[in-house]
Amino acid sequence: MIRINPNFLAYIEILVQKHLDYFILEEYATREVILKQNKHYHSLYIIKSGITKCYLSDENGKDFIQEFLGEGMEFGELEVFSGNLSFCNIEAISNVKLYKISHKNYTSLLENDSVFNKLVMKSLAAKIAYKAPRHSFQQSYSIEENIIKLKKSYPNFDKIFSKKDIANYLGITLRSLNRTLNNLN
Amino acid sequence: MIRINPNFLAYIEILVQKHLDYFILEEYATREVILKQNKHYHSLYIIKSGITKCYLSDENGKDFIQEFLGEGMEFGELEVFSGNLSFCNIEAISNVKLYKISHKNYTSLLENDSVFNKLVMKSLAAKIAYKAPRHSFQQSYSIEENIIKLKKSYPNFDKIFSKKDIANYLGITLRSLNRTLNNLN
DNA sequence: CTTATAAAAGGACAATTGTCCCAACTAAAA
DNA sequence: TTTTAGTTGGGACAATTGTCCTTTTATAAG
Repeated sequence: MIRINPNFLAYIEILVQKHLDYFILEEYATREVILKQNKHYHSLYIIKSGITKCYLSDENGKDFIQEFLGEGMEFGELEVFSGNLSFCNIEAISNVKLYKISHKNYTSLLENDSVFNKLVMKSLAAKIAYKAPRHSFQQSYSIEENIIKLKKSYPNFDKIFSKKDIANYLGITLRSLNRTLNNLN
Repeated sequence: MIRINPNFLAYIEILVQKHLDYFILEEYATREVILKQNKHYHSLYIIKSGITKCYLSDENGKDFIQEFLGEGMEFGELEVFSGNLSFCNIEAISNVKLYKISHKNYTSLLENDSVFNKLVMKSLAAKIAYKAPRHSFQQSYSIEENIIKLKKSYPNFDKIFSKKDIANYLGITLRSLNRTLNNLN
């Protein structure tokens, strides 16, 4: 549910020392929006600490949460490769510390630091490998089965996240979430 | 619906000439299974021509189709980065020609050919950027809206694919697909 | 030509999930 | 303190989707 990548963060911390002018440490408070959908950015972020949610908003105002991102997760990097606009919103759901790096410097690291290059490949591959089974399971199983699965990996998920966020993560309505949680007691 | 990556294929064709011992051209007939879920492989593939489906099977025998893959799409590459078992099945749904390359030679190209490296990055990023909105839309909208959307990008999708495949792509039952197609006439 | 087997289509009913409400509670703002 | 907005919880009903079954047609195999 909360994605992390400690190996990547560890290497970023090394790079921060090595390239003092590449990274800027920023801090955001709960509920602050860090990236907006359909905008053009020139930097991307790596999470040092805290949790964000990555979600897509549609024209009807519905949000769908892709991932909760924790330490070592990067976001905004896809736009470096695609050249397109950002396709999701990123919002802090706790106090968050981030390393910010420009597309330019990121590209330079990719080209000149093979360790970094490999770690980024891994992080992209991991995002795909995570999304595929999740999509499959969410689509094929009932709400009840999905919640049972959530509970197994995050026994107290309903304490960390708001009900609305959990519903948006599962792609269901708040009403359905409540009903199912009731049936499970 | 059918993912393609002509740029990648074009460069692969160049590499095929350059590294004569790296790539093996293989051919598969409709319905042949090329990769199986949860197995350990030492090679991966790039599609030269034809279409495959990439799907996850669950313990109840349900299949969920992740993507239909056309020319220039690679599969089996995630295992190079993760070191894990394959997590989906790949099956030909037309006659298919593939370039097969070992993990070892693939890694060597990644390390020594920066053009190739960049193209692989792009292909990984594109997979993520495709999956995210699809998951979001499928989860948040009705079957009817999903089928209308399909029809827009693939007006004759019901001629190319079997009804069962379309249902498995949308994560719905065959019955629901038929019913909705009827209502739409 | 027969016989399996798979694909397509849809009826009838049950289960799941969403929509539209209203009410209680909390926390922050005036 | 009062007010406002956000979060939680759930009743009642409607709409959507799935399950189970049967029939027909097409396709491949013997």
